[in-house]
Amino acid sequence: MPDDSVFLALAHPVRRRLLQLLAGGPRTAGDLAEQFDLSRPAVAEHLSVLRRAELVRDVPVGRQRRYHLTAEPLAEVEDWLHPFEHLWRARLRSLADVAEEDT
Amino acid sequence: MPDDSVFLALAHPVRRRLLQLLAGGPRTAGDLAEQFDLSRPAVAEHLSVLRRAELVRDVPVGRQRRYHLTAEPLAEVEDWLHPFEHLWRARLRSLADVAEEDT
DNA sequence: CCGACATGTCAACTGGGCCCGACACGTCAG
DNA sequence: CTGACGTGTCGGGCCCAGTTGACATGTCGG
Repeated sequence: MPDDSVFLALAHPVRRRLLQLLAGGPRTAGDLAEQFDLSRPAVAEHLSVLRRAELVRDVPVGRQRRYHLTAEPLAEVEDWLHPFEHLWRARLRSLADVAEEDT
Repeated sequence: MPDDSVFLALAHPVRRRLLQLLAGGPRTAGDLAEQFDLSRPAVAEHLSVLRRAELVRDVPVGRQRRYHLTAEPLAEVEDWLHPFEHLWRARLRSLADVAEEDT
């Protein structure tokens, strides 16, 4: 039973969007908050969840705070996902093969 | 904004475990419920979440109900994950390179 | 046809996630 | 030093997921 916090972090669309934004490079908290029509505290809380999952790292820069993406924990998701991969790939193939079959 | 329900389904350890169990082959509801120390309704609700995400399919067999895994929606998670993959792989490599750097 | 079984579903309670407004802390400009 | 700005955190309210025990539905055995 791995971390659970990573899967939990990915469960909310805002947090997934945050990760996508940070994939393009570091951003400040205010900059991130402006991307959503949410209050600053709300975004701060989402960032806190991401920080707990160690998916982001924050570095104080003057009176701003710069958030960096740390994608390593996502490897855990991929590891979990991997055993299933051949299942849906096999099924997608067989769907083409047995196109005459019913569901 | 893809389905959201898939990520939500994966957010709970019981549901992830259910998927792993079903990866080994179809199982009945009661059989699945016995794997956890949870009430039947609890497991049924988890199964309902999985069904909503179209990750499982249930087929009545006599007075039992057989659950099958349908892994296709997991492809959505992999698709979302893929753009990040090179990030953590690159970082794991560079961690070895800059081992003398601090965090 | 009747009782036992497998399962789904309902009502009610609880917990926690999500959101906001307000406040506190530290930093920069002058 | 003082005031403005960027951020984090706190307190409170709202709502939904999760849990449980009890009940309803449908199926098999005799």
